[in-house]
Amino acid sequence: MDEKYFPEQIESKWQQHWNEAGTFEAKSDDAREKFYCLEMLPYPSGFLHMGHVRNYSIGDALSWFKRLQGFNVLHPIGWDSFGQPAEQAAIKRGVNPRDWTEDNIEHMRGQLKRLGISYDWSREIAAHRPDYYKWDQWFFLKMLEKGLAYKKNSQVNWCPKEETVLSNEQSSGGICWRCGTPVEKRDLEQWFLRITNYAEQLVDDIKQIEAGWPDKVLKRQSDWVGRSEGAYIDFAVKDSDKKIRVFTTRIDTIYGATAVVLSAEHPLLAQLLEGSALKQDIDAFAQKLRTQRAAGREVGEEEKEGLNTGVLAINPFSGESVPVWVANYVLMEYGTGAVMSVPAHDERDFEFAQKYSLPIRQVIAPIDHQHTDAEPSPTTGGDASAEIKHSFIDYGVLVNSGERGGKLSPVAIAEMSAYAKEHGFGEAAVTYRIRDWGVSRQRFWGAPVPVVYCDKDGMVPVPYDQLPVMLPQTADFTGTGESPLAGVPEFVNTSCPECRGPARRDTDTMDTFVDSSWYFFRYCDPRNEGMPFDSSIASKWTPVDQYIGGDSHAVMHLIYTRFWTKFMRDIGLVNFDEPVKRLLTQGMVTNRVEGTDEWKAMSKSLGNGVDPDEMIAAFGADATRLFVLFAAPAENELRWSESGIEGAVRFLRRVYTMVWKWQERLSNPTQTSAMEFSPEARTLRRKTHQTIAKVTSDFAGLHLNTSVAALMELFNQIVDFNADPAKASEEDVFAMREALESLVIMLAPFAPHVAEELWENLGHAGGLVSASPRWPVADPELARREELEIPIQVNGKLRSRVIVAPDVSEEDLRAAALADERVKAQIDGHEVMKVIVVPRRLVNIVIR
RNA sequence: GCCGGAGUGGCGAAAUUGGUAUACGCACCAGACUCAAAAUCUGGCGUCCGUCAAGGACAUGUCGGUUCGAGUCCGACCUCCGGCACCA
Repeated sequence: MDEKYFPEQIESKWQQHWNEAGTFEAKSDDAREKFYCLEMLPYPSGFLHMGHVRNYSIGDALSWFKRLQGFNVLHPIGWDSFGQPAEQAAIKRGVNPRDWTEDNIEHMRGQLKRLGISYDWSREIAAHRPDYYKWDQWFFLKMLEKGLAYKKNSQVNWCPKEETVLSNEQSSGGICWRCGTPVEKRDLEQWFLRITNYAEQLVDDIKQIEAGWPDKVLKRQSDWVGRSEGAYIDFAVKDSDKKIRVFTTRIDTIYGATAVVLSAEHPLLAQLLEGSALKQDIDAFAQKLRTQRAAGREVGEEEKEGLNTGVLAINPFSGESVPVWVANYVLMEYGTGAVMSVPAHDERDFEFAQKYSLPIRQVIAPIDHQHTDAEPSPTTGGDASAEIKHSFIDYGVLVNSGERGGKLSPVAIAEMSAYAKEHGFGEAAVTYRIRDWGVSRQRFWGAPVPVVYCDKDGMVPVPYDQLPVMLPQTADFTGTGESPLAGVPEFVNTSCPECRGPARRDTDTMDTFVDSSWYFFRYCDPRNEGMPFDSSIASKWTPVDQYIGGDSHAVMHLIYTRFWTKFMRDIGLVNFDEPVKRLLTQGMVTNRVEGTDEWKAMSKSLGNGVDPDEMIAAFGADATRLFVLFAAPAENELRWSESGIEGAVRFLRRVYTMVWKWQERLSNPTQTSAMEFSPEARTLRRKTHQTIAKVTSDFAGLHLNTSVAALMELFNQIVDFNADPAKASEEDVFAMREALESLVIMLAPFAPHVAEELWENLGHAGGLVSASPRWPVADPELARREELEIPIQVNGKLRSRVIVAPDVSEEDLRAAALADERVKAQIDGHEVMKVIVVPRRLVNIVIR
């Protein structure tokens, strides 16, 4: 090859080699230990962006590392190819979503290959192809069979821009996850999956993965599930046989309840108001609240508003009658849609009570009296309420609570829940914030819901042997809220599997997050025609050892796939609870927005995007990847820098030239029996082994940036070695070969093409990937053996240094320090109080 | 508002987990090569005092504490960034 580093030549040569040799194809019958490295599969938008490059570079580095260590690595890729952008393209530009998607995949596959990511392309999958979505439908039917899929009419999140329903996860924060449009509420009949059945496991099993997942993701998962312990309590409606069930976590405050408050959507409301003079007012009020919510008004920012219904409810503990109100701050979706209002001990109730002059009665006293002074707490009785500024929400001692006075909150909670159960007006209960997953989408580009509706037999699941329910070639892409499939008569009109009579298909498609909930199991057995995957094959690869992707999916995809895995476990497809052992959430790639000092995520609209193809053309795939991995820790934001990438090329070029200079001498090794290394050669060998140790351990925590820094340090040492290949001794050649070969192997995860080339230049045929381990192993003796320069401090101030052997004992080190002339001068005339010896670190002498 | 995370050179960042703070890279400065520039190579690069030097003082958001010793541990505060946001 060339004396100079020409990335494009080297890269195309090795990409072709890998392709032809099938270097990265994984075999499941391999006896070696497996390693499943997975990156979140891309949506085929048409173009790779730097976020993809970063994601795949991280995964590829780890895959190479494991491969070179002798693992049987599965590193697959596929396409999350159902979803909105394809349909938007169809609406706006009249292209067929299928053609658009296939073209994009074609182009992006080329980009990924030019990046040289070591994928097993033989396992490539795409969600929009019938051989894949057939299994989405299969899973749907399984869920239907197990009672986990159901249809109901409810208020759902609606994205007015994309004209479709969104799940709660996809509309977190009140905006559409894809386009950022504020969501509205709509009443629709929808398919739901009972993720709530798994709520408890989704929280409990966090302990199985907490060692391998970032804390912030686990926290968000746990917050999203929102487990909360409390009790249901029934308040009987006065002069009626009706009961209002409330949920509370603070049953110990129930003697302070001064109202019961219902959500505007509460089903009991209409019945309670039957014949009431206030019915019209209340109806209008409830209607107003519903309208506000439908408009996507931010809950929580509004002032509390309510109306007294005139109905009274009876506190089952105190027997007291309290008014029933309707208010905007009570959510139908959580708990029972009704609360007991305890203004003295709940901030929201307090705010509400102040506005409507409801009595505020203290029933919990702080235990700590100093705390009482610092924080004004509610005083007893209604008359003092004007002075109360805050509710007291902590646990404390019960007061004004009948015979329960004097008990501590936690004790009272347990006793009172038991009491309620005993007397049949309540029980301890756990509620969850998470809602069932709405999966119907009023869109074309997704997997059709495999059910039909027959006038005679009602809703009938499509039999398994009739799957897949094929998506038609095309439809009328109007972009309105109507499902496009409804306008395709050949699709809609079918026959009932039960009675053969005429029937209509469900015209909604499934959420694309269904596709991505189980895709990495399909990679294990991607061409299976009888099952989503063969359990015995999948069990050889799964669970995923390392998953890498953005934290934008911390709630959505990651909670769905955990749910899906638990379901697959329950139907016997997998035999574990958690699909992913370790998760890395990479940071964003940002660039300066032109004309400002702001660094923002690269985007077309801001004009600060960087095209990976241009970078590859200008600097090579290796340098692009090396820079991306070196510039910042993987979890951090990565600020794009063109001069940074130039630095990466510079480094690769220097390594390339160095190998070129030495390759002739190094590729013809001669053996010498007894080596006598020069001090310079010893220094180089020490650095080589220290670097091996450092890089190997850095990989365990995916500290790729410091690995690269270590490789640069090793290279700098090689430069400092400054030997002439023509005149070098056998020892020097040995040290140099050891250093350069180690460097080249360790460079492979970061810059695989040039590493392969240099490995070849060093006289090795057949490429770096082999069935046996190739990653260098550090000699612990060599990595450690060095003379140590130990600082000597007197009273914490650096006074001298002493050079000692690496295995010097603590006593000898102490003696050497005290014998040092400059130290002697310092301690002369003072009493030595203490000598602190930190082996291999320092000596500190404390004098008076 | 609540819950997390983070503050280290001009910049991205290191620091073996309490032991020589600023590794590695970028930018910058100087020198070599060149008619010149680029590229490349060599050296320098926290701040201040010191003629170069030797050396010294101060530096990890602020203020205190523990310790022979603190970027790291503890307390209070400030700032920034994320997440959730009436969840009863």
